[in-house]
Amino acid sequence: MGRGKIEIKRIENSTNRQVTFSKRRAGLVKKAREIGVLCDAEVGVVIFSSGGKLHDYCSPRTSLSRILEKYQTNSGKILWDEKHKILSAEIDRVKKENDNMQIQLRHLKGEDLNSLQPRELIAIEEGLQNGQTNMRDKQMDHWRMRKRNGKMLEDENKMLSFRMHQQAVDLSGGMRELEIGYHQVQHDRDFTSQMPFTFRVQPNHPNLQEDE
Amino acid sequence: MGRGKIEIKRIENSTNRQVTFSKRRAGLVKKAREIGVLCDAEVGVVIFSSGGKLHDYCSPRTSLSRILEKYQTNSGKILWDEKHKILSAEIDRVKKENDNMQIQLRHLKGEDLNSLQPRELIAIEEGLQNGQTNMRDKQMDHWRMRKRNGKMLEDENKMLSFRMHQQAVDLSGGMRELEIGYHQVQHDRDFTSQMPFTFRVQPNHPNLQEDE
DNA sequence: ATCTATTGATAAAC
DNA sequence: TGTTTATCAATAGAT
Repeated sequence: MGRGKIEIKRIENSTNRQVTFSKRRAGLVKKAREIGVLCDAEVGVVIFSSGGKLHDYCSPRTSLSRILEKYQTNSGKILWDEKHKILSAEIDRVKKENDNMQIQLRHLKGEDLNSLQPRELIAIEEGLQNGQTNMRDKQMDHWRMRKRNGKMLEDENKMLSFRMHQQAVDLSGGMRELEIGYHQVQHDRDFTSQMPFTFRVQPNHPNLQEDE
Repeated sequence: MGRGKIEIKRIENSTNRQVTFSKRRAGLVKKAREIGVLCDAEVGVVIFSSGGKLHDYCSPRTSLSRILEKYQTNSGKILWDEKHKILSAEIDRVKKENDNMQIQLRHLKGEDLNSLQPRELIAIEEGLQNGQTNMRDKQMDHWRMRKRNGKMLEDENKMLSFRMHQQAVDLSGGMRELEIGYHQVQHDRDFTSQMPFTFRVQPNHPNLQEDE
């Protein structure tokens, strides 16, 4: 059907092939839709062009997966068994990988060493040594950072104490003047007793946690 | 196309519907085959008649399951039944386990430590320390065993040497008697020269490997 | 994309 | 079902 008869074999001219693909794909889908309507059938069509592009059609009121499920029920489930095998193989592969890693981990933890040759032991030990070196470097980093932070806190603390002290001294001076009228002078009162209670350090308080 | 134009709607007459189904199904499959050949495409078609009977077509050199696998990869749509979901979930689970172990391994090797807290670093370091301890114990075992084996070899060697010596002395005696006729006596011949060549130790031979 | 001459598909009848 | 045939539909090649 067309201006000339054509042989049913691969169209070598790429442009023609592409054009024919589009036209015939539309035709195929139209036919699929028609048979679905006319004959009350369910139809699913999947087409991959030579370029790998996907096209599909499926009757309304259903879905490819439903059709395929029906297919498996009806046809003897060839699709799924194959898919099944592929998935199972994948699982096996990953599990094997898993096992290998588990063995490596156990070796690094110093377990199950009996089956190893001295040469292998040495390799593992080198790995451990290496890891430990890196680990210590990293911990040293942390430690230094912590120390720096600690130093900063200490400085701030000193500064605050100093201010408190001054404030206390000032207050103390004012108090003394006030107390003159009572002929009472507290010589032994330390300046911390002048701080607002909230700011006082309470050593060994049962609920005080060691800093975290 | 036919003796009269028809409307695209369900054919009520059951016989007609059946007949049309057969004809159009054949036509659809033919079209599918043609587009596959002409355009180098992969095609899969699944048809259920209104009676529930299954028909399908798929391009040669492939299979419906392969096409559907490709479909699933390409479209992201999931066509699986329950069993496959389970298998897929299993794959995911194992892969996740895999990833975790990989991370652990990397940590033990001292890689990717930046994301870890000091507390975690300490735990890992303890692990490394532990592993190393076990490792050293094991190596010590090997070393001791090796030493013991060495000792045994040494003992055996001594024993053999002794026997050789005796044999050599015996031979030497015989030789001496033989050599009397020549008035030649080899006073400096050591007993090893009496061993079969194969049994002699060849120190520092270039091709001798340190034992494995 | 659109056109159209031509082939291909198929509805109805047997 | 399979065959026939008159008709309509699909499409190859050109634009």
